[in-house]
Amino acid sequence: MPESDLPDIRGLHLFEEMSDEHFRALMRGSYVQNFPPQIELIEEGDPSDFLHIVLSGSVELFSSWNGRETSMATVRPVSTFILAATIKDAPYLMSGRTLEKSRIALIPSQDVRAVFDIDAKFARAIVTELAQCYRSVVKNTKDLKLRTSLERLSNFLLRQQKYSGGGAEFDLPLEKRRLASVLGMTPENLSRAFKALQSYGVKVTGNRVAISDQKDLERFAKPSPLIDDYST
Amino acid sequence: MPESDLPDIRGLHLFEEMSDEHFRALMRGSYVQNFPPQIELIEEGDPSDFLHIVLSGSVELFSSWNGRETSMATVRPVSTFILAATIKDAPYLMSGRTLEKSRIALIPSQDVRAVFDIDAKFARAIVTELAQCYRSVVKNTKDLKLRTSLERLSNFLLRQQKYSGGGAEFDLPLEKRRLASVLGMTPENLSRAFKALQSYGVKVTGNRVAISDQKDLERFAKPSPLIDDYST
DNA sequence: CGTCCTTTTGAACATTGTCAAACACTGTGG
DNA sequence: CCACAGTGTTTGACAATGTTCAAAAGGACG
Repeated sequence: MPESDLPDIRGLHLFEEMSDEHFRALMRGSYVQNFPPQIELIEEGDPSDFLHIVLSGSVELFSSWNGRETSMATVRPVSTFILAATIKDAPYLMSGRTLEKSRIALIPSQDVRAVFDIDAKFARAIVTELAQCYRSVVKNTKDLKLRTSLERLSNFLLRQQKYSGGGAEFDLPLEKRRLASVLGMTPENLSRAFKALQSYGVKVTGNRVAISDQKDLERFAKPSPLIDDYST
Repeated sequence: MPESDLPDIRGLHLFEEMSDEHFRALMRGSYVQNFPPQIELIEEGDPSDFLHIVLSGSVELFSSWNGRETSMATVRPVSTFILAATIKDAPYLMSGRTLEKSRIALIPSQDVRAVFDIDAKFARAIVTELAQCYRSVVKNTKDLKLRTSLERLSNFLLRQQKYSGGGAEFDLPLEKRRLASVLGMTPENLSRAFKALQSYGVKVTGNRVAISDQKDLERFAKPSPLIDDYST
C-alpha cells in the first residue's frame, strides 16, 4: 500500500478515530489497485475476503436472479462497501463492478474483524456505518413498497437536486438505463415517466434536468425525511 | 425489571457474552411490560429512546406514507428491534404494533450506547446483530426487485415450509392480508396468486397450506440462498 | 460517415390495483 | 342456540400500471 493513499483512507469516518497502531496494522495487509471501467470486482456468493473502499471513480452494486439483474446502489468516494459481509464472514449478497476508472483499496476481512475486537473507537465507527447502511436500505424498501414508479422518480429528482446544490437545473449522475434499474423499472417505463413529469414542470434534455415549478413537483412527490433524507 | 425476566434477556445473543457488571448496568434502567394486541409501541419519526426486545407475543413493524401503509417485518421472540435507530440516536424509520398479547423489554438507548463503548463483547454482538439485520433487508430488496409477486409468494411458502419443519403441510403464521402487505401486494392479488399456484400443486384451506408437488413448486420458485436463507 | 449503444416511441400484452359485492368465519348478545 | 354484526377473504369487472417487442431516433466515437 503506497504511503500516498493512507491519508485518504485515514480520513474516512471509519478510520478517523482509531489508534495509529491499529490503523497501521490494518493497512499492513492491504493494498490499493486501479481498475478500468466495467470490471467485476466481486460476485455475489463469493466469500468476503476483503473490505473494499472506493478511493476514486465509482462502483455499482447489483444483484441477479434467474437471468434478471437489478442495480442495488452506487458507491462513490470515499466510502466502503460490503461491510456487513466482512463483519459476518458471510458470502457477498451483491456483486460489484466499476462504472468508470476507479481506485479501490482492499483490506483483508479478517484484519477488520481482529482490529474491531481490540479497538473500541474503530468498533464504534463500524457500528455507526453499518447502522447507516441498514437505515438506507430500509428507506429504499419503503420507497419501493409505498410509492409508484412515478413517485419514486419524482422523489429521486428532488433528492438529486438537493444533492447538487438545490438549483433549478442539475445533471443526472448516471445513465438512464441504470437509473431505471435503481428505481425498479424498465428503461421504457422510465422514459415515459419523464414525459409524464412534464406536466409537473420537469424538463429533461439528455442528462440535464430542469425543474420549473418546484412547489408543484414537491406537492406531487411528497418527499419525507423518513424515506428521502440521506443523513439521518 | 423483575428478576424472573433477566434469564430470557441474558440468553439473547446480544447479551450472552457481556460481563455481568455491564449487563446489570443495562438492566438497571430497563423495564418489562405486558401489552394487549394492536397497541402501537413506537411510531416512525419518534426519537429512539429505547431498544425494544420482544420476550413473548409478536410485533409488526410497518411504515406509512401518503395514506398508504406497508408491513416491513414481524418480530418474534426473543429478538430486538430498532437497533439501528438506537445506535445512531436517530428517529425510528418504522412503526411497531403488537399483533397479540406481548411482553416487551425496554432498554434505554443511551445505556445501550454507553455500554457499547466499554464492553467489547457487547459491541461485537451488536455489530453482528446489525449486520444480520442489514443482510435481511438487502435480501428482501432483492426479492422485491427481482421477482414477480407469484415468485415471491412461492418462495415465501418454501421458506415457511422449511421453517415449520419441512413437511408437506404447514400453517401460515399470519393473516393473509398482512402476508399480502409483507409481499408487497394487495389482498385481492394474493388471493389470486394462491389460486394460480394450484397448478404447481399448492392447496390452501384457511391458514393451512399443502404442497403436493414439492419439486414442481421449487422448479418454479427457484429459491436462492442469497435471497431466501435466513441464517447466512 | 458508419457503427454501436442508448433512448424514445408505438402497440400489444401482462400484471397488478381498485371497487363493489358476495361469502366465510368469529364472537356477541339476545 | 341462533341471529347478527364485524372482520377477513374471495370473486368479478374494470382501470391503472408496468412490461415486452419491434422499430425509429439520437449521440458518442472511431
